[in-house]
Amino acid sequence: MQAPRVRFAPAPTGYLHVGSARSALFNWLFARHHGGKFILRVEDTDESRKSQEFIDAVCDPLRWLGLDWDEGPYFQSQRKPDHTAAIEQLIDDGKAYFCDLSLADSQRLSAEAGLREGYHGWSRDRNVADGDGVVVRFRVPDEGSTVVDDLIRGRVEVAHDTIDDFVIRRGDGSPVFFIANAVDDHDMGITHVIRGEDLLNTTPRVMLLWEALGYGPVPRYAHLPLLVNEQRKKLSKRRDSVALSAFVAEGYLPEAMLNALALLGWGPPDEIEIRPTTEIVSLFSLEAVNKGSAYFDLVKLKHINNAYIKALTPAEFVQAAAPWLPGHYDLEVVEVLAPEVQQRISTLSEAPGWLDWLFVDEISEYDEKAWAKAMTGGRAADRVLAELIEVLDVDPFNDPGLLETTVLEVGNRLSEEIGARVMSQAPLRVALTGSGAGIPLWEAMTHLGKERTLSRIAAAQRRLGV
RNA sequence: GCCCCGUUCGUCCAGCGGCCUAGGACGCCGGCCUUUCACGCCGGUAACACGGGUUCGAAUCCCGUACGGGGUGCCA
Repeated sequence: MQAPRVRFAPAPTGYLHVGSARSALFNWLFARHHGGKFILRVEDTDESRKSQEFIDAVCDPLRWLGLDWDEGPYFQSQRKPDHTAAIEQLIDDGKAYFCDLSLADSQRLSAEAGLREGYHGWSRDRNVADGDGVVVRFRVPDEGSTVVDDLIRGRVEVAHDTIDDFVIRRGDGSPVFFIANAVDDHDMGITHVIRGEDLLNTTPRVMLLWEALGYGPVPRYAHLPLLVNEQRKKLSKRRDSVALSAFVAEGYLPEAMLNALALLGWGPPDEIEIRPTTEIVSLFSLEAVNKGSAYFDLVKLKHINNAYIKALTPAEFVQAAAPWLPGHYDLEVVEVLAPEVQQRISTLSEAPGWLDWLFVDEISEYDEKAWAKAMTGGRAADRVLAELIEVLDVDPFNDPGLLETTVLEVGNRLSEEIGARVMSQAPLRVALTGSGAGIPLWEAMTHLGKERTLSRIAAAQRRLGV
């Protein structure tokens, strides 16, 4: 294949949607796989939003994902003269015409003519003069059909009599995206148009314009299955939390996000799902993309993110998690304990939840269920605490193995004395962390220090009412 | 209404006429490991929407039905 040129052409809506990100990704994968070019083009045809803020809202998430573009961003709004010229060419060639009818006019005419609802070329021969509020419509051929030879869907044929003469220039003179699309794709030498299935219906219109403008062979088209929500509806901003920035903020790793997104609508032939981006690039193929829509499952995303987090070295983890760690945390301690945290979190934002007890002066809140189980309802918890406060008064307080055996011995000794199993770790954990679950204590205790360890046991004794 | 697209375990993916008594992953359930929670390991659960046809043979091809989705005259 000749080096392809593909483009990602988002509307500047002020954020990047996961569905859009997936489209961008598939374009990028295709370009990288074939050694082609990936072009970014912002489709701001209505000229209302092209502030830096809107541009960043699209570019930043793409950069974060690692989807580097080779050209652009181009702005459709800046190409308006070319679009206008194309519209004029079509008018001159008799392939487009002016129309000044309102929707109500059109509906009335359809009703009077006994035709289905829709615009039936009413102004084709009315010789309407151009003017304020007058639109330009494309004259769709009455006969025949247009065939989209889709790389994913195969042959899709749409009869021309189901396509009404559509508007290509608004009443205010601005070009509509169909025409901008055709002109830009042509001028930019786009060879493959890869986008969501929601645009499949508009493709014949763009193809018709392409042909009318004498552009020659159309690009290859590939319409990706839609990403849907639990209700199987197209993901929407209002209903679903879909901004990529939200995933960034929660602490998903870009490689994990990319990996997860690549698995929606596509799967590697060898069934190995979690793998480096370079492998995804080399295995990717548009022909292997499926047709059915996909639900973006957060649970699986978390699993994938956890896998990537676990694969980080401690130093890498600290660096990645730093934005979510309060400033008073000792990052050297975090790095030592990193592996224990990494295996327990699925997003980086969860990291403080496992570490916070290490960096506060005292426990202000205890998990009541854990307290009830280990303390109030724990066997001989009062005696365990009393013994621990004695035996843990050791120097130096820096040997995890020694701390472990020391603590467990307390439980074992009391077990023998009482004749029933006494757990010493459970009360200690609750006393130190306020929780019944957490990372292993021994190493962490050496960083908590003897002083805080003993004072927390004492605090627990007071709370127990001993 | 009309046009277009789709339909394999709850979810994502594999399967592109015989290798399928349908495979992998997530989830879920059970077990092992473990004096916490996890990780890890082992096992289990669960699907070809339905009906015709083509064929020696269909999850794979064709037709229809059902269901779902997308589009539908100045959003992109």
